[in-house]
Amino acid sequence: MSKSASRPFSPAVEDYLKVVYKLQQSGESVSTNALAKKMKTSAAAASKMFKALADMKLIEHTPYYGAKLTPAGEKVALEVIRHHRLLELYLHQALGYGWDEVDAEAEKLEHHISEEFEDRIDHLLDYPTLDPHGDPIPTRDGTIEPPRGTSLAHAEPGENVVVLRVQDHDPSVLRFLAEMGVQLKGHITILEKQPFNGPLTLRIAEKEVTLGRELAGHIFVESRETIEVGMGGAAWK
Amino acid sequence: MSKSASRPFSPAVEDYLKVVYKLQQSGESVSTNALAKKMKTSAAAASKMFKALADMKLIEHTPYYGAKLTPAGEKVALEVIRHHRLLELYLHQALGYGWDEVDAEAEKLEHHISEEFEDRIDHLLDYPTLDPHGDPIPTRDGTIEPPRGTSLAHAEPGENVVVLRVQDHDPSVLRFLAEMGVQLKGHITILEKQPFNGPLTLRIAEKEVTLGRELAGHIFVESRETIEVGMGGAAWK
DNA sequence: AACAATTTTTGAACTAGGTTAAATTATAAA
DNA sequence: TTTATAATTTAACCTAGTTCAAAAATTGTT
Repeated sequence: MSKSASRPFSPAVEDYLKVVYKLQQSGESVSTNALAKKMKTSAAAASKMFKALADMKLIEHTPYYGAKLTPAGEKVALEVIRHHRLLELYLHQALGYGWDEVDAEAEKLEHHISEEFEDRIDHLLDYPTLDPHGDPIPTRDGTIEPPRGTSLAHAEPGENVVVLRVQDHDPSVLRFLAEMGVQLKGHITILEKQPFNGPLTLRIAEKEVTLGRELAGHIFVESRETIEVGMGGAAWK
Repeated sequence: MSKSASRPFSPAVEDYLKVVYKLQQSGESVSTNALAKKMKTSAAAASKMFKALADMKLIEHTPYYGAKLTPAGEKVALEVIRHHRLLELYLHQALGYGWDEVDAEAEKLEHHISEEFEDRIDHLLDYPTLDPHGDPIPTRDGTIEPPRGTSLAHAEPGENVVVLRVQDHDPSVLRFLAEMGVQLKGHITILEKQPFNGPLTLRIAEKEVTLGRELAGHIFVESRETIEVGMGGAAWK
C-alpha cells in the first residue's frame, strides 16, 4: 500500500541524483565541479541544481564544500539505476543489443518506463542481479550489492582471473575490449606487467594480447588460482 | 544515406503534430480550440504552438482559421504514430500488457526510443501492420493504410460482422468492452437496434448483450453476411 | 447592419533548465 | 601572512512551454 508512489521527479533531477550517487560511491562529498563535468554542463548549472535538490531534501548541501544524498535522494538514485541496469539487460537479452549499445538506449528510457514495465521485464529476466557489464542491479526496495571484483590493473603476472565487471560506457572502448576477447566470465592470465604504468600482456582465450594500464583499470576480476609464468616483468618492483 | 536523420523535435512538438494529424483525419483544417482540448491545455498555448510549428514549416497556419500539416509535419506525425503503435503491439505481445494498458505506456515511450529500437521490435514482431486495437501501423517511410471497418453503430439488425478495430484509449472503456466479449476478429450479430439513438442488442460469443449507440460507434466492423433475425426494431426506420 | 457571443491571438508573468560573466569564498604558495 | 589561483556561487539573461487576462477577429442572431 505504501508503494511510495513518489517519483514525480523530472528526468534532469533523476539524472543529477544518479551521478551524485555514482560520484559519492568512490569517495566522500560531491563537488560542484565534478558534478558539472559528469553532467556535461556548467558549474553554475550544477550549483543551482544543488540548491534545488537540497530544497527538495534529496541532498544535503554545504555551500562551497559539497553535497551528499539524503536517504530519500539515495532511494531515487537507486530506482533510476535499477531502471537503467534492468533496461540494459533487457535490451541485451530480449532485443539482441550489443553490450556497447545498451547504455545509450537505457539512458534515454530509464526516466520514462512505468513501475509496471519495470516489474514485467524484471519478471521476464527472472529477477536478475547483474547487468550486461557485471554491475549489480539494485532491488526494488532500494538495496544494492557492492560492486564485484578487483581491478585487473592490480593483478600480478602469474595470476589467473575471471572477468566479473567492465566499467566503461564508451561504445568504442567496449567494442575494442570485446574484440580483444574480453567478456564477462571470461578467463584471463596475466603474463607480464611492464613497470612505470606500462601495459599488461595477457592471455585471453588462447590469444596473447597487450593492454594499457588505464584500460586494464576498468576491468574488474576475481582471482582463480596463481600459476607460475615464465620470468615476467615483476622483477622491477 | 539520406536517412532524414531529422527529429530533433521535442516531445511536446511531436505530441502536437500527432494530434493535429488525428484531428485532420476526420475533417479538414484543425482549430486552435480542438487542439487545445485534445492536448488538455489552454487555447493560448495551442495558439502559440501553432505559430511555432508554422515557423518550423511543420504546419501551414492561417490565423483565425486553422492549420494543416505540411508534408514534413505529416512525416513527423506518422513517425510518432508508428512508434506508438509498434510499442503498443510490442507491449502486448512481448510483455503481456492488456489492450487497455498499452496506450498509456506507449504514450510515454514513443518520444524516447531510437530508430534502432524501432527496427528491432519491428523485426521481432515480424513487420506487423496493425496495432492491438486494429489501427494501421505507418511504414518506416511514412505511408499508412486507411483505417479499417465501418461503425457498428451503422450496422443493421440481421447483419453478422467481424470486429476490425476499436477506437478508444480509455482503459476502463476497453476493459468494459472486453468483458462484454468484444475483441478483434470476434464475431457480432446485430439482433436489434432501438430507434432514437437507442442501444443495440447484439450476440457476441453466444451471449446476448446490450450496447449503447455511442460505444457502438467506437467499434469498427466488416460485414460477413446478412441473415434474417426475428422481427427486430428495424421497423421504425 | 448591428450587436452579442464565441474563438483566436497577444501580452505579461511563471517554471525548469540552461548559458556567460562577475563576485565571492576557499586553497595553496611564497 | 599576504597573495595568487582555483572553485563556487550569484546575477542577468535565454528558451520552451505553460497560465491568465485582455484585445482582436470571426460568427451568429436578430
